Amino acid sequence: MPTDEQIERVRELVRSVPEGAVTTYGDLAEAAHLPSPRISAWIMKHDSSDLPWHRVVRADGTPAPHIAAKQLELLRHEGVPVRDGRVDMKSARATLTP
DNA sequence: TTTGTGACCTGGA
DNA sequence: ATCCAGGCCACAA
Repeated sequence: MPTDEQIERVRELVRSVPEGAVTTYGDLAEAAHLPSPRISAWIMKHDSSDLPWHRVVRADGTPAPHIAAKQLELLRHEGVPVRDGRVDMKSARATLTP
């Protein structure tokens, strides 16, 4: 289990992603000093209901399949460049500032 | 204890 | 562009 600090750190980072931008599980893991992107995913799954969870996508810009539909709609709604079911990471990827 | 399964990522073919 | 293998780590059975 990730430590409470790690969890809070990731939650803070997600909160810091501005509207119209996105981040990735890998970026979160790096910024929060987690040992693996899977931990970011674990945290998002269990403790993200009160966060802008839709701003977290995979490294290739595709959202996790089970939430893809809703997520893409939310992202489009806030002006994120979505083309053919994937986010244009080159322009939408947020810079995570510790 | 071991094994399989995931909101994952990278590098090589 | 796509596919696969290997690494990763927490958890449930």
